Amino acid sequence: MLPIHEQISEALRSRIRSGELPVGSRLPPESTLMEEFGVARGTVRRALRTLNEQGIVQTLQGKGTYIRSGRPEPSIAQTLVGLSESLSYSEKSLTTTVLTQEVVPVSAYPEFPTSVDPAEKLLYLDRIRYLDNVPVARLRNWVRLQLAPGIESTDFVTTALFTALEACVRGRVASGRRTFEAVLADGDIAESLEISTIVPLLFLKQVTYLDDGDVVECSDVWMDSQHVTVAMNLVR
Amino acid sequence: MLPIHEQISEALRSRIRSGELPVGSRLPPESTLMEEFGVARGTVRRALRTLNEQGIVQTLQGKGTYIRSGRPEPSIAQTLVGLSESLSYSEKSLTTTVLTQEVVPVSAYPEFPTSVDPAEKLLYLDRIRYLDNVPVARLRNWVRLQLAPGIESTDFVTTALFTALEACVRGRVASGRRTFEAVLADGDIAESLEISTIVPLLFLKQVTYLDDGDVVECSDVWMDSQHVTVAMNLVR
DNA sequence: CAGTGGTCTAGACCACCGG
DNA sequence: CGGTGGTCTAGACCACTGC
Repeated sequence: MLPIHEQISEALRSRIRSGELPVGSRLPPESTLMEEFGVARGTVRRALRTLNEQGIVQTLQGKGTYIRSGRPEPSIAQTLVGLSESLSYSEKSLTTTVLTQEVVPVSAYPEFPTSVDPAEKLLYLDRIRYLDNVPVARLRNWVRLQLAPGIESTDFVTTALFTALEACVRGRVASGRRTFEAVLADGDIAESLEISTIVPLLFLKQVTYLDDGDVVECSDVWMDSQHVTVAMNLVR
Repeated sequence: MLPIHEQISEALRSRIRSGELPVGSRLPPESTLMEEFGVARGTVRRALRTLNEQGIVQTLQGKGTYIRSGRPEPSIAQTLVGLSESLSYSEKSLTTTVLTQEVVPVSAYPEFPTSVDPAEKLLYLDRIRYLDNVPVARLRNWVRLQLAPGIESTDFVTTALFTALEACVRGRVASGRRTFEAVLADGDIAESLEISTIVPLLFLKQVTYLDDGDVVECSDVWMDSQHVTVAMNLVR
């Protein structure tokens, strides 16, 4: 049983998908939606907030709520997905090499959030991603085995980390936080991406949370922005 | 006169910045904040929603609202805001130097989307942004004067481009698309940011759209990621 | 169990938009 | 001006958390 506001936002999404509410047109005003769904205004507004956050509609004060045009292009930076999930929208072939896959103590990754018991074990993954056999990204991941038991025996050549995570984790993979920096490659990274150490790289640092707020995974990713573009769609 | 919920979120941000509410600690429960600020619960929740969206706190059902780790980084990447709008959440002072402000033909910026009449005029802006007098970003913007008449006479030392845009534009500033790359600074950029040409920079390219889909502005921004971090919050 | 946030109601007043 | 969304109140009940 979903909350009422989610049922309403899904009902409206469905009408938009079907074309019953065409792109560019105005949604019924909140007062009408209140009557139609038999709810209070706050509930209608909660549903419209979701659609605004998803970029499906746009609400303008004094005017109304309008259906936005077109599907936004896939972008790495919008929702929490793994790198392979976002790269797979391109037409190029995606392959992975696993350099290291081993169980290590939490202390092996000093930046892991301090709230974690130092006696816990992590799965450490070190991989290279190729697009059409050109190396484009070096990925290092640390996963808490306590929260994703069994993930250490996954074959990461054929399975994406995110897929494995969602299969092994008890709760739900819910949110994340990414930061971007520009860095120069050190020798090891440069060699694996087949570039020189004076090529600037996009460096992405990520922390992934379960729905209860527990940190389940940390990543360091270096990307060659000559080959991989980080793009995002924004709404006002 | 700001809405009450914004005053509350700013008050809480200020307490977090000052260290009165330390990182990792729990905010007072909503009931306490209601009493303290003398408002209804909905208003407190509206303020906390803003802080969650900005990545400053994280709210967990049944547990409370917690202050997230790390300095409150400008979350430049979540919604469409100008650079100053995102940087102004940090505790540092933000200043701007205008290097160039002039009206140029569309042909001056060859990358401007092709749909624009080449006879149109653009406002060309070239600026440097400082945080606590340290140069952190170099910004070049091209704005279609036809869509934002009068913007060319704005004083951009005191006014942010986004503020001026929203004041001059007929429609609404509605959406945008940003891409990130890592680049090395060329001589001019390096000099303005007081760095050497082998320091890697985050290079942000942006196109801004009005609600009717017209391109109103293009930007090229170089940021020194040693001083400005691009952070974003993601949901599954 | 008490405390917390998530949802929902039924009102109110205001600011903005268009004709 | 009427219609729209933005803000705000004062309640209510529920689900989840931790003890």
